[in-house]
Amino acid sequence: MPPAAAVPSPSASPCTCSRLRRAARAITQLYDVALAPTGLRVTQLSLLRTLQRRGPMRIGELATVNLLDRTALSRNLDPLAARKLVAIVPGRDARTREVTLTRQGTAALASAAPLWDHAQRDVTRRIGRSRLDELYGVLQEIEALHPSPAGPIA
Amino acid sequence: MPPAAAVPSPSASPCTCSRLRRAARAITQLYDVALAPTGLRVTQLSLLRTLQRRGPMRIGELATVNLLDRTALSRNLDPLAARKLVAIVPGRDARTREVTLTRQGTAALASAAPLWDHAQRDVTRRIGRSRLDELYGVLQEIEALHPSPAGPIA
DNA sequence: GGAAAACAGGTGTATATACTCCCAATTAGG
DNA sequence: CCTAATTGGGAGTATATACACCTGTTTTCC
Repeated sequence: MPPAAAVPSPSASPCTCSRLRRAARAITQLYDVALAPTGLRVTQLSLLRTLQRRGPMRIGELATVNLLDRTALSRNLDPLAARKLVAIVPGRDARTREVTLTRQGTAALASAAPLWDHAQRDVTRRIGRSRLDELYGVLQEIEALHPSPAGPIA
Repeated sequence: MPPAAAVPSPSASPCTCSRLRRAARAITQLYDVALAPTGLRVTQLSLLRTLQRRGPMRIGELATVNLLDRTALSRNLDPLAARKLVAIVPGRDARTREVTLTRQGTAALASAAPLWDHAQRDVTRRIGRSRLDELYGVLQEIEALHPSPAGPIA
């Protein structure tokens, strides 16, 4: 055999963005595997949780809170609406539509909670609480790099 | 003033994965805006760079190096192949296909380089070199969480 | 040397994400 | 009040990402 069919190591790219994306891919796998029994992805769980924490919201509002493009969010809701985990009803302003967590959505959250918790604990154990806290700080600064109209929140 | 129709702030989710994804979305925007004149996305630039650094590679190899699913990578190559920035030719082993950077690909890299550099400098300036270096350390550990067969590289 | 295992890739499908363009409803200005 | 600007959202399109399943090729191993 020639010197090495060795496992190619991820070449350290100097690009902050690529590194972040790579790490995001990796950790998404971990959470999605953990959540698989619920049929929820971590992205979906995240949306349901926002609704639980903050109550019914308009589409655009939910998008802003999650730093997601409005149209992207709209599409992310499709599978959740299809499974009736959220309901989308017209708001008082005839332009708007309100997203609400349904009873099934709440139930799905409840059943996903321990699985999420397990994954989160696993990550915390393996990375370490303090390093994670540092990480969160930097990530928040990075979010502020988003060229969105929202800008820094006074 | 009533409490606030204020700009909804991104609610701090306790989920490491969601936070990483959010930050990745935000910073991706920054790089993609910077690279827009070249018609390259940061994801595409990243692939071209890997090819430049490491030379022609098989599909699966390029996927592994980038911690990307093989089929995802395969599809990511489509727009690059369509623009003839990469060429995909059969390898010696009749099962394999080799991806190579074309002359146009090299040219595209050259024209994107200063734009990427500007974005990267901007990020470095705003976040700070030392914090970025810390970040890279944690991100690397997070990559190791990937439930891939590659596992830790001895 | 032939059959089973291992390997490299592709296709179908589903979700995630963002941009551009478009429409309807509301609000601002006069 | 009426028009123009603003706002909320949808549809079309393109890329990014992964899984399950399938096909063809090479290796292994007897």
